[in-house]
Amino acid sequence: MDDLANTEMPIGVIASATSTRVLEALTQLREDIISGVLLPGEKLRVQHLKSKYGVGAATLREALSLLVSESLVTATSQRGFNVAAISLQDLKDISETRIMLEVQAAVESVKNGDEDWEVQLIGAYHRLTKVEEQTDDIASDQTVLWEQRNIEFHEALVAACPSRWIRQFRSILHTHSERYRRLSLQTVGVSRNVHKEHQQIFDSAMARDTDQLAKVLTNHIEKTFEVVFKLVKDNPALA
Amino acid sequence: MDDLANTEMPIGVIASATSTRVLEALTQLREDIISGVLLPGEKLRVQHLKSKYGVGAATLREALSLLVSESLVTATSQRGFNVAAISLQDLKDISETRIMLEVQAAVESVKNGDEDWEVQLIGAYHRLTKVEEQTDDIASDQTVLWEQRNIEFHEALVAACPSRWIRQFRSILHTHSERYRRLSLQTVGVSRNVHKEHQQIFDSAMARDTDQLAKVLTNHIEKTFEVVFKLVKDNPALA
DNA sequence: ATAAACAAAAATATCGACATTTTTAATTTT
DNA sequence: AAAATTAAAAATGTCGATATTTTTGTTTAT
Repeated sequence: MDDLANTEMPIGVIASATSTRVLEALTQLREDIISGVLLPGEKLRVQHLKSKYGVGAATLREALSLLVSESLVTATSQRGFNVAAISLQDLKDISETRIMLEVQAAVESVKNGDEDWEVQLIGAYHRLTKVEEQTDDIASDQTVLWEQRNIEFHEALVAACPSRWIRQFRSILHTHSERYRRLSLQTVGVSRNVHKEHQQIFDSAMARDTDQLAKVLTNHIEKTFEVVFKLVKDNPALA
Repeated sequence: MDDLANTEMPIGVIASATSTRVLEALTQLREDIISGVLLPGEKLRVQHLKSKYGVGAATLREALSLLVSESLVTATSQRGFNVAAISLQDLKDISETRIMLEVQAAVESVKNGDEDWEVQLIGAYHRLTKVEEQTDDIASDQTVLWEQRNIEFHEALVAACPSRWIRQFRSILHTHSERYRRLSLQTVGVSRNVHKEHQQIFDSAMARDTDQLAKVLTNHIEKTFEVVFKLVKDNPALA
């Protein structure tokens, strides 16, 4: 009973080798919600969507029900499903709560991370850097790659955090943060130099400097918040 | 845009006036999981349970899928559903994370709570006190009432916390905490004097003494942890 | 003009039946 | 005896059809 790290038992839906219709619909729906194809607050009509995603009603309902776990969908008894709504308050809430959880997760991860964690983090950072150094094509399909690798980097950073619950909650908030970012950038293609921030995070994590890590990570999330907040606020389409 | 409190839009499943079969099954399943009728880690066979809960397969699957939101059930593609497993690490993790979230939520709630919040809290405390003062019947059905009112008290305490996400995560962890407590007490009927702790929490909240509140609330959660941890550890049925 | 009552339309919720996959058990092979 | 193979059983995953409820639009009354 020495080590009480809570690493096993992932929460939520777990994929398997062969895909199921539920999982296919779930994955598509998630992407469509995060990308804004399905708009915030929008009613998710089962009858309509089942033909769009090519599944039966029960299957679609199950996929939607599973998305409630990630708070991307709300289910209201007898009134069906809706895409999770957005608001400026919610964005602020997400950012602040993210700082609390993500800083905690990163610090604990640094404190507990072993050599394998270091290697994984270096790999993730390297892959992210490769994309971020190509500032050429802004609206190219590099964006999709960047999004993937950005998630993987942040995931690798907190991977050694012994608290499964903090990791889980952090992950949900990160996804929502991403949604806001992607919704806000649908028209404009803004790009502050995020790479410098990622570099600072990586450096202080590798140096095991938790105070510095907390500082730059907080700054990173706050900066993201400020940019996205302005964009959401000034975007009439996101009312 | 002065007040950015994130109070609207509850996450998860919302009930309505007339009940649905899904919601009925969901409620029963939740209670059966928390009470230990359905054991931790147990496989939830749809074919078997659908007759037990008197619903169709699709309905039961939907109920189970919705319980994934609360992390009471896990869904594994092509391998069905399981009751969330338990472990000593998990219990420790829950308690520690609960302290972080519950203290934060309570402190923010105290800082933001208005008169109506005070009134609600006083009411919840009063109702809880009435049950806690009757130390006579231990194994009576007062237990069910206490459990309800204990939840309501803690809920009332954090009700004015402006962060919807912290409230949501806190609530999930509280439910899991309750499950461990109830599982551990299935044989023995232990009862430390919890009322004193609740009184301290209530008093410091009403006095708006956030430092004291953080202290006694932390103590409350830690004490609960210690008691339950020992019981779970020494209970062979919970291996 | 506003509100209430009602009918038609749409959408949700639900079930039973069936195809596919996984698990279990028995059999054969090394 | 242990491992691999295969067959039977069980369970998951899926769809289409239908009952129930909510929503929408129209008519009627205040």
